[in-house]
Amino acid sequence: MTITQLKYVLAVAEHKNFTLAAEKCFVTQPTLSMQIQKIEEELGIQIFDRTKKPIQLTEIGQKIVNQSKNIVNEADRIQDIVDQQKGFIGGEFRLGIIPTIMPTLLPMFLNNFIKKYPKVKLIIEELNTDEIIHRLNNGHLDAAVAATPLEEEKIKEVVLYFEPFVAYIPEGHSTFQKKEIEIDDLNIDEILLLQDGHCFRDGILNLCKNTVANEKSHFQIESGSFETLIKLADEGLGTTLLPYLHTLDLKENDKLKLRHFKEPKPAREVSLIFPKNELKIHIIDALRSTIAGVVKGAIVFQNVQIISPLQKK
Amino acid sequence: MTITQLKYVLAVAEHKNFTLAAEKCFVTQPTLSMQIQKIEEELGIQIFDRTKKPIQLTEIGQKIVNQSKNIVNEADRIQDIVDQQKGFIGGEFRLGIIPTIMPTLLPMFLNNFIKKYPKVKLIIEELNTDEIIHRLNNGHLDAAVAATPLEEEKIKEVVLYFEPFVAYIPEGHSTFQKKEIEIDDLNIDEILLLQDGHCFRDGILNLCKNTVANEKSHFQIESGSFETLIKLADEGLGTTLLPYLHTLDLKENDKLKLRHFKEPKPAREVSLIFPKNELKIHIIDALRSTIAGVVKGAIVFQNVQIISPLQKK
DNA sequence: AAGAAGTTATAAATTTATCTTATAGTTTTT
DNA sequence: AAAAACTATAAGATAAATTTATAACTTCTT
Repeated sequence: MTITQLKYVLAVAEHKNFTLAAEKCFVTQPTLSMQIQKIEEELGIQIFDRTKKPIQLTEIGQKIVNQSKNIVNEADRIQDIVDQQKGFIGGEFRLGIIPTIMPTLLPMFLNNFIKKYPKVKLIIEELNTDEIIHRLNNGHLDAAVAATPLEEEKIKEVVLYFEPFVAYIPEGHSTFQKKEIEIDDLNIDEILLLQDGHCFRDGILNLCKNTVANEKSHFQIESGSFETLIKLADEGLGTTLLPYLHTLDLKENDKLKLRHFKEPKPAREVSLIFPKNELKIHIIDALRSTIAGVVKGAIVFQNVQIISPLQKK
Repeated sequence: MTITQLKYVLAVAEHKNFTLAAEKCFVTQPTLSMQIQKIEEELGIQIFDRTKKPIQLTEIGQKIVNQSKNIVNEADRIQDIVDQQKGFIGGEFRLGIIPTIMPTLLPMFLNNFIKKYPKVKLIIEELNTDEIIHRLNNGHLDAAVAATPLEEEKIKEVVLYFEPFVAYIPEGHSTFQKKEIEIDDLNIDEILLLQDGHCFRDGILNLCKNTVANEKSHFQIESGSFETLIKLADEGLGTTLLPYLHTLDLKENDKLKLRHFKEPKPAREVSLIFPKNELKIHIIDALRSTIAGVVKGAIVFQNVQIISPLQKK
């Protein structure tokens, strides 16, 4: 059994097609046929069911594939260790970003970063916090941008910036007249929030719990994007809270409905998080400094009050 | 980079000697020299410092070795997966046993087991509970015998038996006259205990905390073996508690000093524990049934009160 | 139903990699 | 200074992986 054979197995399992998988592995199709036969013979089991079209994994084959992913993944880290030693900034780098940060932060730094570090192949995925933690722990992610603190045992956090929340108050709402508002001006029952699993929601829940005595009330409307929330608010269904960076992209008309909080402003802590083994620390450092550079111009607030996503655990 | 090369690296790292390592790998010495040169060249680093005698790992070499252990370990599990599928009962099996169970339980079942399952190569290690949990999680152990419940996320527990504690009361002690005793007859200050890290100690501490209001007192004498404790008790330094199976081996003279507890007897729960992935479930099942078989004859108590090691966490 | 297209398996030849034997070059021991 | 212990190198033998060419089978077209 060789690492090469395992990679062939993974390729066939992924593409369900020997010919295509062979291309992806940069070998010919007979090579795959023979090597996969060989490992099947060595283990004395069938990994693939070739009677089905397209080709299917057998039950035991699925287990072999799962374990092969672990092996190949661990093997790839040897190169990471060497790269770290050499201070090499390059290679694949998998970055996770939570949905409420992705659309605003990514366009701000991506161009800068790929120009400055052309050897790094960034693979960016939008993932929620739970999934990010899971993938950082099992090595399927090298780093992520998320709301902190998380206090995960094996994960290190480096704060990037603090992002204040801004209230979006539709015309006609009782608070619309105020220029600056306070947390107590909002009622938890009327705040429209993102769907469960998004840590931003947890942050807001925490914020509101401090202001509303009555905890038994339930939210009736939850959405997956801020655009929906804004439209719902405009329909008179309530107010909503937006992270500051998101408010920069609003239409001029909508910006009029924004109300900043008085200091200390409620804010979320946004960090770059990564495994404590610090395997790809050079790339992580490059990311951190790039993001810090572009955000410094955008975030100008001081005296903020941190809303922590910790309670979700 | 191949798994074979990594195994060669591990062998040289272990033996600090190419010639010896080659023997252990069943190849000639030039094979090792060449393959290790090859992987060093491929990675562009030196794994070994050959100027030192005996040969030493470089700093980066140590990291490569650590990661290689992970890779080889994960690779070995492929065979485990196949064995499980085939219901094959054989191969290496690493079993951990906590120190307070090892000397009494192991002799009872080991002979039976190796006769019944000659294809299994048992590798048994005496380890404390923390180390056992750690090794089960990282795959360096297939199963273990320990006091439970532990409530570890990735570990499954199957109870083997409940083992009552028996008090060892030296002559002249105020409680010596009683035929059967109660927990309240013992004072925490006079109980001699095993050194820290042994879960048995944690169990007793828990037991005693329930009986002695005064928690500030400290133990002055702690030992690593029951033999020492018994001798110390005989010297009039206090009483001690022994797990039931251990009392079966005492000298007749010492057995006279044993005092069983009234029901419900304080007892510890002893379980076979193993990773939830149940990779070597067939061997684990074989172990469980073998141990259950021999213990059934030795443990005859009912109505026991479980002393949990959970508090140590 | 026949032919075309797409797919996997097999055979033979080629290339590449691994391993062994033999031996040279070190360093350490005595 | 010689012997012993150890690692590296060279050359040849063995084994393995890969490719090209083609066969065998399946599915899709018309």
